[in-house]
Parts: sequence; C-alpha cells; structure tokens
Amino acid sequence: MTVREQPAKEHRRTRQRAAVDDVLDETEDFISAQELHALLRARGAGVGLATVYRTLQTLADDGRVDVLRSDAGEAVYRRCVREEHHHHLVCRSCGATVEIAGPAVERWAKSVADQHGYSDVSHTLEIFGTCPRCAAA
Amino acid sequence: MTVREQPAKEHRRTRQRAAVDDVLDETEDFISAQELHALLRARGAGVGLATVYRTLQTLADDGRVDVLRSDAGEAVYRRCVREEHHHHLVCRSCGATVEIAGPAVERWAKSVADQHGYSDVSHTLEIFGTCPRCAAA
DNA sequence: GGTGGTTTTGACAATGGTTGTCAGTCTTGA
DNA sequence: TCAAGACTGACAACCATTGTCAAAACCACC
Ligand SMILES: [Zn+2]
Ligand SMILES: [Zn+2]
Ligand SMILES: [Zn+2]
Ligand SMILES: [Zn+2]
Repeated sequence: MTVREQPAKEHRRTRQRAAVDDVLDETEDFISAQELHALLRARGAGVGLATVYRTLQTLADDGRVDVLRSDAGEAVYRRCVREEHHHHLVCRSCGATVEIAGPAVERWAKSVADQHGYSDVSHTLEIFGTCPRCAAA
Repeated sequence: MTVREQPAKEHRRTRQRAAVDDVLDETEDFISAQELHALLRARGAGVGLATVYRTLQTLADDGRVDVLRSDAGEAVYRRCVREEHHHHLVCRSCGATVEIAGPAVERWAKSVADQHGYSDVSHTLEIFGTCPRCAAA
C-alpha cells in the first residue's frame, strides 16, 4: 500500500550544497532557510537564496535533516545525530535542542490510529520549554 | 511565576463574529481562515478577510478554538468538543478529525522535560493518517 | 434619542517566507 | 573533449497574514 522507500536518489556534489551542509554540521540548533542564507553570505561563501531553499528541501525529502515549524510558522531545519525516527525537546528562548526517543509514544500513536481505523499513519510531536541555561538568566 | 489566567476578556457580539462562530459550529474538520472567509462570502453573509483573521485569532487566544498547521504551513482552526487539553487524529485527505486524550503521553512529556532541566513546558502532538472512508475510495 | 468615547470593521497596502522562471553555468559519464 | 542534463541565481510571482486608518457600530450616560 505504501510507496516503496526510494534509496535516496543521488545528487550532484556542488560548492553550494557543500556549503549548506557545512553550516548544518556546525549548527546545534534549528535554523531557518533565511538565517542559513544570511550566515553563508556573511562568511563570504555566498549562495543564492533559492538554492538554499532547494537544497534544504532536498535534504528534508531525503530525510537527512529534520524540519519543524517555529512559532512564527517559519520552517526550521536541523541535522540530527540520531538517524532513526525521533522527536525534540526545544528551548523556546535559545533554541537548544535535545533529541528524544519515545517507543511507548510510538506504540500509543499507532494503536490510537488503529482503533479509529486510520491507516498510513504518521505523527508530529515536539516538546517546548525553557532550558536550564536560559532559566538561570 | 506564570501569569494568572485571565477570565476571558469580554468581547462584543457582532454580526461578523456570530457568522464566524456559526461556521465553526457547523464544521467538523479543521478549516483555514481563507476557506472560512470564502464560505461566508458564498453564503451571502460577507465578512471582511481581516475580520475573519482577527476573530479567529481572538478565539484562539481565548482557547475557544484549536489551531494547528496544515502540511502547507497554513493555520487551520476547529471548534472542539473537548474543552480540556487534547490532541488530534486527522485524516490527511479529507480532514476528518478525532479528538484524542493521552494522559500517559502528557506525563511522559513532562518527565522528559524534567530530566533535562527544561521548565515551563508545553508540547504539540498530532497524528495524521487516512480515515476509513478515504481508505475505501 | 442625543452624545461622546470606545470598539469593531473592511478595503487596501504592506510584509515576508516561499516557490516559479529561465538563461547561463557546472558536473558527469562516455 | 563533448553533449546531456542537472544546478544555479537574480528576479518576479505567490499567497497567507498583518498593519493602517477612516468610517460605522455600539454602549453607557445624560
Ligand atoms: Zn531530529
Ligand atoms: Zn514518533
Ligand atoms: Zn481539538
Ligand atoms: Zn498533550
């Protein structure tokens, strides 16, 4: 029923994509396309805004970055350590992120959907709060 | 530490707000401001787009409607039956929504946040799938 | 049933993130 | 080296959402 998982179609290696990749590797927190673009421009390795968007889109499609929406509705991206499905505990003030696994929640979500006859199930789950460092200030 | 819960500041009852309210009462699924506006226009009871946005904003602030973001990032609104905190099981294709309570998940989210020293915690959790009716088609 | 002050409305402009366009450039495999 | 096609970037277009502000509606209170 579900489309077979594609083996991550190969993409060409370009200077622009490497630059975006580098930033993602160096950045702990979720970052928006606009921020990433500004960062690249600032560090000299300019990359077109459209290219930044396209690159992030591709990475997200391939599951190589996680995406979620900030309070303002802006899409923000992050290269996570964990490869497997997981969720995030994010600081509302500084963006500090902790990757979270919750097997019990996964099972619960699945069973809830089953109970109501919903198929092809996915879910979103994020936890927001104030991290210790920000709370101290 | 937390701001005291305000007693839902009183707002004036106007034709426009009543119209928006009516649509929300009659609508089972999550609906966007644009859709709501088009619906009102179609049914003759025209209401300015800005007013629709303002009204939904106010309702959301007062906790009288639930808001979440569609895949496209558009905000969608729904008047839920349950007054207390809850989550949703939403059909990706037709929007059919089931309200879900998950006490265990609530506790889990809180404990995860505690473990990492995060305070002032909130969370978002939605389950998406294909409802039985849509699966049949 | 008039009056002044406050709230609400709506047409329109402005904002801002995101996507579309398309001619020129770069990669890649042969 | 070369051609096919992927990639880029400046720019325009899109579109949900918010800001503006004068006119309209509303609400005591006289
Ligand atoms: Zn992640
Ligand atoms: Zn999960
Ligand atoms: Zn709800
Ligand atoms: Zn919850």
